[in-house]
Amino acid sequence: MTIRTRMAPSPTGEFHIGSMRTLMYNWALARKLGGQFILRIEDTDKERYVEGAVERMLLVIKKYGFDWDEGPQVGGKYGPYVQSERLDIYKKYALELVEKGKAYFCFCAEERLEKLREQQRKEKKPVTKYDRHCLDLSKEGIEGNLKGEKPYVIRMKIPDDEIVEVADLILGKMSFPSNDLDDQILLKSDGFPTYHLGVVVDDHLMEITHILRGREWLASTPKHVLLYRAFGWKEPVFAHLPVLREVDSTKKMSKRLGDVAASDFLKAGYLPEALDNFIMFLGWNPGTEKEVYTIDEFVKDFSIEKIQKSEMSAFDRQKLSWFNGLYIRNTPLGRLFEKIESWHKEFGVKMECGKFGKDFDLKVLSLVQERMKTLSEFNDLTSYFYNRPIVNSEKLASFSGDLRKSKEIIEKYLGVYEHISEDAWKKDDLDKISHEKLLEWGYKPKEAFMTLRYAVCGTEFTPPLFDVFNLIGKKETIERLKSVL
RNA sequence: GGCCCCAUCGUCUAAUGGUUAGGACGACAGGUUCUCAGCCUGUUAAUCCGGGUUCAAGUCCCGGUGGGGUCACCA
Repeated sequence: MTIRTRMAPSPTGEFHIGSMRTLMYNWALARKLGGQFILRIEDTDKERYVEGAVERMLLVIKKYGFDWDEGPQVGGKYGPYVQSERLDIYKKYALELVEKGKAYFCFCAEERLEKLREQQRKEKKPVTKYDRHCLDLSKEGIEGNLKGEKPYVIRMKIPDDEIVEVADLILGKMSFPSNDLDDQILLKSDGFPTYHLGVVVDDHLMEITHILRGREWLASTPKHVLLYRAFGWKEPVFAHLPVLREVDSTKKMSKRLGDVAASDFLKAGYLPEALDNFIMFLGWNPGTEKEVYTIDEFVKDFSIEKIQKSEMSAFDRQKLSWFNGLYIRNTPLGRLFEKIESWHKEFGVKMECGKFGKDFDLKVLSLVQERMKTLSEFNDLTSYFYNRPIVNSEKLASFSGDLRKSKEIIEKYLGVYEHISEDAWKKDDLDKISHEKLLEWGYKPKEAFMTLRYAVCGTEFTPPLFDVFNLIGKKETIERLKSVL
């Protein structure tokens, strides 16, 4: 038997970074075991449908480096892979269950159900459940209602007094009393299936063998198990993954605390490789001290046994930032520059570089590479290489203590630098002579060099000073120093 | 509230019943004789509580406590 896994997102918004983690695990399991990974779109909620969400979802999944063997755009023999195109299938199976006495028509209006729940809550009932008002309708009654085109749903008939055993690969065996389960609606009055019917039918029809999904689905797993049994189908293997949480919160990740959509992180300038490396550890680890992983290495080392049992996994943005810096530093200069260029192009941000040629840009990048945490920082970190900075005299004075002294420092160095030949305008030479003069004039290294740095760059944070001077060139360096005076 | 699940440094986590409870991020300190970043070195800091079982418990059992998930014609 070959392994078949799937990811089944809903186009109700942007694809969440946590969903990407879940997708990654499903994908990796299929890749590792030589099976297939299927992508299925669960668009059964017409109310919450977001225009264009499917296309954006597929795109971002690809950008993170994943593909699918069957699903939208690639097809497959179990299609269609979009639930809204499979409505007749769900209806057929729902009716089959009615036929078998495992489900029933319900004509209750939503207002009645709402009242019922309210009443049950008031009575402090342990669970709110449908009261099976329509369970024993006569055949004639049902037919009359259907003929009169009264809206209906099809409900699952949960068996009484049963203990439903659920085997989870991560959590082990669990049992749920069936009496706590509601007679779940399977087919909605608009003819669409609910999630519960949709997944079970499709996972069966598409021959899914392993279901790795978020922990929030654990509580509805007994319903799914019951459905498999009602149909007489073989159950897949379940594994419920930790959900993602903010570091400072015990609650699920939320937009209010930062980015949550997979695409947001790309936009913020994170590399897919770094993101993948980061999210693979959200609920899994190899049990060794290795933590820098390529996707291929992950596929090799991934196993369900190593997935954590804990409920939640914290999304540590600081660690993500560290990973990203690491990947940026490890990317060869030329490739990194390409990535920076395509990031700017993709997100419509103008690059300030380019006017002095590609060689110059690469030299600039080599100086700031290890300072970059995200691709989006490139402009900010390098603007003074391309444009004259704005120099604030109060700030300029701050490094030596007073403005006159700062100007004196600049004048003196200007006098020295003007006499250095273009040939000798090299990092080491500049460094040597600048230090010699420092001793001669009796300045502290910090006051002199910070003054020069700020005068030329307009910022106090730069790569080593003489690397910068060397790259900017004699003429421009001197002109900048003069203009400050 | 019912049901179900979980519990190790601030964070992510490792540890066939036997280790000085390990690593990484963060923070802090020192070094790299100009800043920032990077790099190197070091420091900090954890088994929720209470009972058992055992020669031996982070690990097994029971009970608390805490946290979470879920109880829709949403997924």
